[in-house]
Amino acid sequence: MMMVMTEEQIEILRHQIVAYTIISEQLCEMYKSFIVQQEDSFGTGEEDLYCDPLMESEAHKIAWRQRWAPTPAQFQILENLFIQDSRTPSKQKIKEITIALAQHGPIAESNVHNWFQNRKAKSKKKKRSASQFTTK
Amino acid sequence: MMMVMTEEQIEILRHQIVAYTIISEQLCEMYKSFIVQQEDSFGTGEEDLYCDPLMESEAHKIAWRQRWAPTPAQFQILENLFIQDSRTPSKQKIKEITIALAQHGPIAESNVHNWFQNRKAKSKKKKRSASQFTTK
DNA sequence: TAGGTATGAATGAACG
DNA sequence: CGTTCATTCATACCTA
Repeated sequence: MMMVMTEEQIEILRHQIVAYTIISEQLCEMYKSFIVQQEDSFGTGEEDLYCDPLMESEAHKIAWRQRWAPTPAQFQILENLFIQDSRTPSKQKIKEITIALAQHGPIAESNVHNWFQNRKAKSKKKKRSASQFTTK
Repeated sequence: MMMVMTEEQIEILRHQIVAYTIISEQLCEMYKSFIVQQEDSFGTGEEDLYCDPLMESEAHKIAWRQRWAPTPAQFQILENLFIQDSRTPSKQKIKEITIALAQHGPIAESNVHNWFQNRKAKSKKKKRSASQFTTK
């Protein structure tokens, strides 16, 4: 993709860059202040563990909270549950599991749900790569 | 300036930030490459020279994807439609929406249908998590 | 510092 | 429609 541009077009591009840069910065500022307000007003519960995957760019960096990760105790319990039954637990089960795991560290129901989903995907992936050896 | 925002609005803001950040970065990239090209003059582009810079760069991004994902422009339009009426549109409506969105990137009617289905599920899920027990 | 891996989370698509 | 699956993304962590 090769292009030829006039000085005028370049100039337009410059203005677009400036405009979007300002917009980005302002949006980031607004977003940050809203997050602060959210924490002030109701900063408890599972939202605390939520971590945004928002991308960072040169000029606009936002400090994000770390994402949830199971403590060793939580991990053992989850692994044991998974070995017993690899299916994703029901909503009620997830509630119970979450309550149990909360004794070993901060956790939310969505964390449990995601963990089982990802754990299942991981075991499937492992199985796939294992069967590749047999027939290549 | 104190404002009260819903989770939903925060979410939209997040996507706007992402969109504008991408736009800014890609505009910068394009600008740099245009500067270079000015010096070694021209090759002939097989593509339209001066379409919307956003569209062009997004189109390239999309070309790499395996599954459909809305471009920032498409996302904004869809979000606006959803806010106006969160019900899944009729087949005829979906046709119209698809045609409109096609101007901002490749898309199929099924994509629109699925998007509305998933969007509704997402908002419901969000509402549920608000009523969860909170033990900080 | 630059790649590679593991994994929590987000989401398009599909199933029942 | 609600739920599940498959894929992708972003970050943390590791290694050279």
